[in-house]
Amino acid sequence: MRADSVVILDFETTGLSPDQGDRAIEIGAVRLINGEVKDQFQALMDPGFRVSSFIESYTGISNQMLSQAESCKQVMNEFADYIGDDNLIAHNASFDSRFLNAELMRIGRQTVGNFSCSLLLSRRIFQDADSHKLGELIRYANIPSSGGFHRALYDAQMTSQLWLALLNDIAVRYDLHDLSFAQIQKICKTPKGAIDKLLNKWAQI
DNA sequence: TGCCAGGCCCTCTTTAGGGCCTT
Repeated sequence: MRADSVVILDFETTGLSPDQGDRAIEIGAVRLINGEVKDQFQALMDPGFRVSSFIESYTGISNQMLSQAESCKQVMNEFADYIGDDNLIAHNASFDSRFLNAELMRIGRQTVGNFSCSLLLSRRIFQDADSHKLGELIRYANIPSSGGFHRALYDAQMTSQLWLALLNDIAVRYDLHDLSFAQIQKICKTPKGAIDKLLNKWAQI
């Protein structure tokens, strides 16, 4: 595993729960190596049934578009190859990890890397943000955006820029650079009120 | 026919409830 290589991913899906029969309909991802976007992955996938009008409207992904897409099995096999053994990041990772695991389980594959969450990290680092929705955080961090949210690749690209902004904020405020993935996961599990103490302690080491 | 999740986090908490976030 390349310690400095992470894949930031985002799923569009037919609903909120794979346990209730919901499936992935699009995957988007970018790979960061040493803090720079090096490559990307995007694919629509046909879940095998019609998606609701709500999902068509919410994502802009129509049933007609999905009818011409490859199957979930084909796409997820390609995506599993793309991920390799890299660590993974998503905004509200508990959601995307559930769909990733469910789709990979269907084809007898699984991930190797660890997952981290830009939502949890932003709640600790951008504590003053009015909202921790992805779009609101992009505005809060003054990240340039065309506003085209709710497509997988675009959301993954925005999440990668948010992730870099969070790491940059930690570097500037605490003079902490090159945090390990394990350290970032530790931050995500630390109560908000204890973040200053933790990061100042690390900065002194 | 009708209904539909789950993890995190705060607080008027911990023998619980409700808001936030994801599609």
